[in-house]
Amino acid sequence: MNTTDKPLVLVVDDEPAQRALLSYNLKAAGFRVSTANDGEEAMLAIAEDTPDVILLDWMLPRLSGLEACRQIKASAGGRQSAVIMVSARSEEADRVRGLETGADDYIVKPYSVAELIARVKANLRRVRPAAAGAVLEAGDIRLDTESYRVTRAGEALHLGPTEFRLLAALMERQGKVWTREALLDRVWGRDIYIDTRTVDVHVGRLRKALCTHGGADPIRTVRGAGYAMD
Amino acid sequence: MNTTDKPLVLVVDDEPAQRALLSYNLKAAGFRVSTANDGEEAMLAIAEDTPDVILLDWMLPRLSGLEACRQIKASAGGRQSAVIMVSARSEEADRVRGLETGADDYIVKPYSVAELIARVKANLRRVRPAAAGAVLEAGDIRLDTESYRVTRAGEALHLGPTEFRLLAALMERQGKVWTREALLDRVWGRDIYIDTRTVDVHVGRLRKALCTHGGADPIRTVRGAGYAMD
DNA sequence: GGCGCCTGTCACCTTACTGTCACATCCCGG
DNA sequence: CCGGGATGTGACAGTAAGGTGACAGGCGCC
Repeated sequence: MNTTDKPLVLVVDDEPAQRALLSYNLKAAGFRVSTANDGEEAMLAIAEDTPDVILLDWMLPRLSGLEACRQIKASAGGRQSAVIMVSARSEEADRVRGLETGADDYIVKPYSVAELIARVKANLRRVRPAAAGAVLEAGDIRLDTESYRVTRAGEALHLGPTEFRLLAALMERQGKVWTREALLDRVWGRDIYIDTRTVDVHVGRLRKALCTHGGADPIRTVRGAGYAMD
Repeated sequence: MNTTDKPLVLVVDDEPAQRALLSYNLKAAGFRVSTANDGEEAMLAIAEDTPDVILLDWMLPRLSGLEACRQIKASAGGRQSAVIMVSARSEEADRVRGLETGADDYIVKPYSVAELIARVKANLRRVRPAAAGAVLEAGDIRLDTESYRVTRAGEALHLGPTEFRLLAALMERQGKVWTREALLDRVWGRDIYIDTRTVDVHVGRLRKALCTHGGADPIRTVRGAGYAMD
């Protein structure tokens, strides 16, 4: 899963015009976009940087959309992405086959751009709750992923980028314990190799920041396991 | 799938030096390691004790890495392992072919040891999530493996890591009598050398913790056999 | 170039946890 | 009622895990 702030959408379509159109609209909606011509290129793109959402055209050369979907869902990275099949066929049978293959959603041409964006966001929320521009809340702490603002009991807090993403991760799954390794993956990124103790340091900094205006420490340390937010 | 605490990594490489190097580093990182010379030995090793992660060299005698990967993924045990292809070839095409064959990840020589370990851990997390069932219940005791929380009659209890795992083991199979040896295996790990009396001590501590807010002792001592939870 | 902010690492400290021992207690066969 | 093996448990020292201040490098911004 990519860990930058903007969600990444992969567009898989063999028509350049269609790719350009989708790219333009998705970028305008604040997403990063990568493109692929066919199923094989798609697998490459996924290995390169795992997208959050994949828009997959039904009709593809070489590797059909259906088969591409199966492979994506069978791969390590692709399993973490939401796959939306895009098709001109409106038949129910195809829809069923698409979903059976592991597609998460289905959208039929012709569609409005608004509908497309809405679908992407909906799936994004499911796959990566914090990235969809949601406001996360936990107790008296509010974190707005769109405006990058964090408040506690109404008081604004200043966090660095890393602390921000760390807090977002913790709040995304309240109560759940994150191991240091999982946090490194989620906050720092999959291909970054960093000492796990660094997580401790950042948790410490985050704690200090969260308590600047008083209030109890909201982060729970689980000895031998990791950290959790309550 | 093996069930001890230490994950098992199978290294498949025809160069003894390479095997030794990988083994050393993986063991240093806390993994158990088995090795295989080629694809056929790999299949044997998998039948012996299913590894959690398989490091598969691209170039192998007799059975190419690609073909070996296909066979592994087609076998009963191998399907449960994450396969990481290790290759000197950096060509994109190979990467695709590797992933198409069912490899879960791909790493290209030369790679740093840190990267290798990180990859192994990342795949391990995916293959073997901490625990299957999130919440265990027995009587008025609740144990949540995701949030690492234990409550009795609603009251939160504080347990150390070992006590937590011990309780989880007992609750996982209510009524079953665990021998001290089995508990040592399950809670402490397979090849850990510890006095069996230590189990008694921890059971005692666990009992005390479970009864802090009153309530009957839920752990039954079976004289001459071990312990069980009712 | 100077400055300040953010980051990752390290070293040191504190604390909780752990494994073992010694001794008390219990259970059961004889 | 007794002896011996099995279990309960308080004490204790060693250790591993986590908290934290310090520091140097990187980076963007004046």
